[in-house]
Amino acid sequence: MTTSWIDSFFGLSRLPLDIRAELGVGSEIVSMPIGTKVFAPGQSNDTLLLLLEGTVRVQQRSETGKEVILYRVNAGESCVMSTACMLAYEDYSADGIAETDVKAVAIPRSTFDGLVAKSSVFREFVFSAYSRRMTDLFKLIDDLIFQRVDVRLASRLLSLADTLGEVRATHAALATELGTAREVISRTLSEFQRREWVAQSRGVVRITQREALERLVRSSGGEV
Amino acid sequence: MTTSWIDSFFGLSRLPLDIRAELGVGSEIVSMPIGTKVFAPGQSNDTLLLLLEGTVRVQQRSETGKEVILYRVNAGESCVMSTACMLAYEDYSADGIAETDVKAVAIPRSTFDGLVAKSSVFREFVFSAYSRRMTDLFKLIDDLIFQRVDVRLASRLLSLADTLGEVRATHAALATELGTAREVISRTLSEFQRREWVAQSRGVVRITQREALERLVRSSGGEV
DNA sequence: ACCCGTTTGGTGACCAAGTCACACACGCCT
DNA sequence: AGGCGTGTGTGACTTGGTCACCAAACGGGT
Repeated sequence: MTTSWIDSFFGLSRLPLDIRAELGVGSEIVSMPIGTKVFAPGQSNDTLLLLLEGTVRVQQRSETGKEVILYRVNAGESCVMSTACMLAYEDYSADGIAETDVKAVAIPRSTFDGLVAKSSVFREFVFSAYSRRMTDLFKLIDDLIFQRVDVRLASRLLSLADTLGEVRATHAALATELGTAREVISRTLSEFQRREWVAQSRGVVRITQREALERLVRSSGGEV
Repeated sequence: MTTSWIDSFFGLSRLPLDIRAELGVGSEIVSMPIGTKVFAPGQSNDTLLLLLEGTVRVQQRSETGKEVILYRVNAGESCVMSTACMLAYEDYSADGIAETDVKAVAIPRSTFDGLVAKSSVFREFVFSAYSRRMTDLFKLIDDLIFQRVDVRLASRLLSLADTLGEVRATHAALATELGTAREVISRTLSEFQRREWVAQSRGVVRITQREALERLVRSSGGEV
């Protein structure tokens, strides 16, 4: 079957056979190169995307040109923002960008609507994706208000690090990750470096004492 | 008909007759006194609420006991957070509290599910409510990161003021509104008072120069 | 009316974070 | 080598958040 991808999605594995068939026929697998705008304020996108490979970064740009990263959509997750895009509710400033090359299942509006109508499993999948994003946003708001930037930076470094403990990002990029200023990142990283928790070189932060960073994060009630 | 409330909801007025009937039969009008917990982290609420009268405040409490107001649900709107509650996705810390006496339509899960399956109008209503809340949260995040507190306070005062230009709220309550500290509100209001934009008395802020506050808000790219 | 506990608001000192205006360092290109 | 563009470091300053108080206003009791 062409619908073998369905089992990549936790909430969809329980779909009955007829629905699986409908989903397989009514959808399409698409590939997008890194940097593609998956959805954007103006552009009305008429498909729901289920990510098979890669990640999509959802960020918000403000009038002043500054931006924050709201959350990331990873393989196995769906990009429900684009369904909200379908409804084109008001103007929101969030846009989605392919952070890597991306392979995804595109479900056009008509198929989506039919599946929501017919399948309770699919409904649950969609609604739980929505609440997932909601809780992500709640978490972000909580962090923005209550967490210190050193803790947030430590946490983000840990989650961005590759298997070697390296994070390939400029200070400016990290500032955008956290919605803060580049200078703040520079100063905080200098302090981390002074304590020998990380080593820096142009465009790269290498974690040298993962333990210490984890301790910092945990000490302020965070996970990871 | 007992379903005359349906037309209070913008997105539902186009519902076909049979669906209206099903909605009327399968739902219930409930009243809750001020202060009622409409939904809360632990408590699994199995109904979707459509507000007929009053407002529900949705706020988030953090481990440290501090809290922020995420958004308000007003008459004519639906409280989709509680549908997310239905799915009990992970633990989120947001809870909803009746800010006034509230009259609402309670739609139990089974009715909700049936309507989503049968009616595309109802589906659109639900999804657009979700994206409405999403955009509210986006706006909040934007404000938290990019707006000064004096601007945010001015804006909030304007939207909380009654017809006489009075805001009945303590400094601590206003701090919670904006996710900042009481002292910051006190200082900012003192400054507003010094400029004779507002007058203060215990538990009340009276706007004396609405114009000036509006100018401040607009000068920083805000509306209202 | 008076007392007393609670709520609300005010203040100063201090720390954390964001802003502004630079200067400097590293690659890379011709 | 000289000249970009991009990435990083720094000091001075403003804004916002925290802490530790105090004082004034209020709300019952008796």
